[in-house]
Amino acid sequence: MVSSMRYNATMLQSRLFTKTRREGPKDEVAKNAELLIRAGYVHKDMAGVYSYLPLGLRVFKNIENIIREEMNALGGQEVCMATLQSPIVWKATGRWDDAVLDVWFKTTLKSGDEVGLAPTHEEPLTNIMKGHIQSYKDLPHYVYQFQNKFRNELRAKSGMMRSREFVMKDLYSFNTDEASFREFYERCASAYMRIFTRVGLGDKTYRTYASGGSFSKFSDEFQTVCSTGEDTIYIHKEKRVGVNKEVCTDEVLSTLGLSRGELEETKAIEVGNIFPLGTRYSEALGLTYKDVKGRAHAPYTGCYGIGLGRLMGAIVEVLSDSKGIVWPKEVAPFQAHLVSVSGGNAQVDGEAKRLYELLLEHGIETLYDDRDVRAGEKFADSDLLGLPVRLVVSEKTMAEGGVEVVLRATSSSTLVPESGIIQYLKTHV
RNA sequence: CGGGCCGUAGUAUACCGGUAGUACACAUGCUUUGGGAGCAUGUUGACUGGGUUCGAUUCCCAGCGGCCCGACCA
Repeated sequence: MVSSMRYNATMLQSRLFTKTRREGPKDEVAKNAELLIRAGYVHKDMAGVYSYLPLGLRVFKNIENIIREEMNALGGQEVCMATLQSPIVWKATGRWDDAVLDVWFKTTLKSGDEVGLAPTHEEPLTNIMKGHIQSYKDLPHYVYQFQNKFRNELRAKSGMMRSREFVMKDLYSFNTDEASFREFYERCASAYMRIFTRVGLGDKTYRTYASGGSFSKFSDEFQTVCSTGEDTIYIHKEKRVGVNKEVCTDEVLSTLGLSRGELEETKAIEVGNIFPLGTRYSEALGLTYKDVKGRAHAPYTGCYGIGLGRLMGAIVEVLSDSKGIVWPKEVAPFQAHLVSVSGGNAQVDGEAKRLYELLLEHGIETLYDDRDVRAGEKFADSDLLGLPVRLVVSEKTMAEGGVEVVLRATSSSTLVPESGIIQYLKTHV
């Protein structure tokens, strides 16, 4: 990946088409949207609709790849389903009706026939699987995708947190029976925690018991503690579990072996949600398999979602500080921000360029601020962009025989000799 | 969907019933160069449609758009 990115213009800040803004957008209160827009990661097209710009896309792809690795490790097979939806399969499950599923965007073909924009994909995938699952020997299967979802929310809000168009990773599981479904469900829950840990939210994210909506008794949400979150949950810090306020009854608590006294109320962001679906969709759409005796059964299914934009927003919401964004290493658009403070001194620029080449040779993804602007502006932009490590080259650092290494998360600063810089980055960052 | 607030330059804002001001950005020049520099010059603006008025960016109405609270939320 690095070699193909090597000559990408987005790595030279002077060539990056996005600019940072000193001030946040008018009317935008949510910190995630304010910082992501100010720093040029995303562009807001309309309420609840965001486009990803070069830096934002790199973050997005990093998050996507983390999720993809974890889904593949579960045995997931990636697909990409259509967003345009025929009403037929949705009518079969009763979900074409706006009274049942009220977030539909619907339109018509030139012929006059109705189509919808997919708000989720249980129906079309179950329909696809009918052509590929006939026997118990064909199970289990775990199929996932990263695909746009369209939801006609009454009110888009909180920046990236509730939008009308967003990419979701949605996985659907097909098992022969409830026991094997359960086993997978738990493995997936563990994978989700690994994902949230890798994106930097592990400490604050709790597997949370929640309502199952219309089709199952319960579901598990993954809630990231955050004062600006929409949900209210009760968490048990030692046990690392939570209960959504919506379902927090005495009965539920005793089932879970929790008591009110040991729980703490907090606001949180729902960064993921996994659902047992039972045989609801397989039955409605006629997906069956034959057991060893030739009898037909509907597979046990589940669905497992993570909204990527919301996750990106949650990372910003939770980890940023007063100066800007603080990206965890695995999701940062670049590992290093090389800043030359040359004031027009060609020697300094030459040194910075050499260091840039050195970093690239060692596979360290670097954004090089080669712009001819003053130090203060570069530092302010660097703080705002939030790359994990900043490398400063200036007359001062050259006189002292090294490179200044500043960690964004802690502001700690160290002068490291250039000969040791690669080693330092590999061990400290 | 109920309620509230708000639409002025690329961005953020001010004033005003009578030629719309400031900051940043942008352009040119000079100075400056480790925390969003200084001086000079220049470019750029009233969401749309009605109404009231001699005159509306300002007041009124409607539409459109944005944010917030609530409701809603596989």
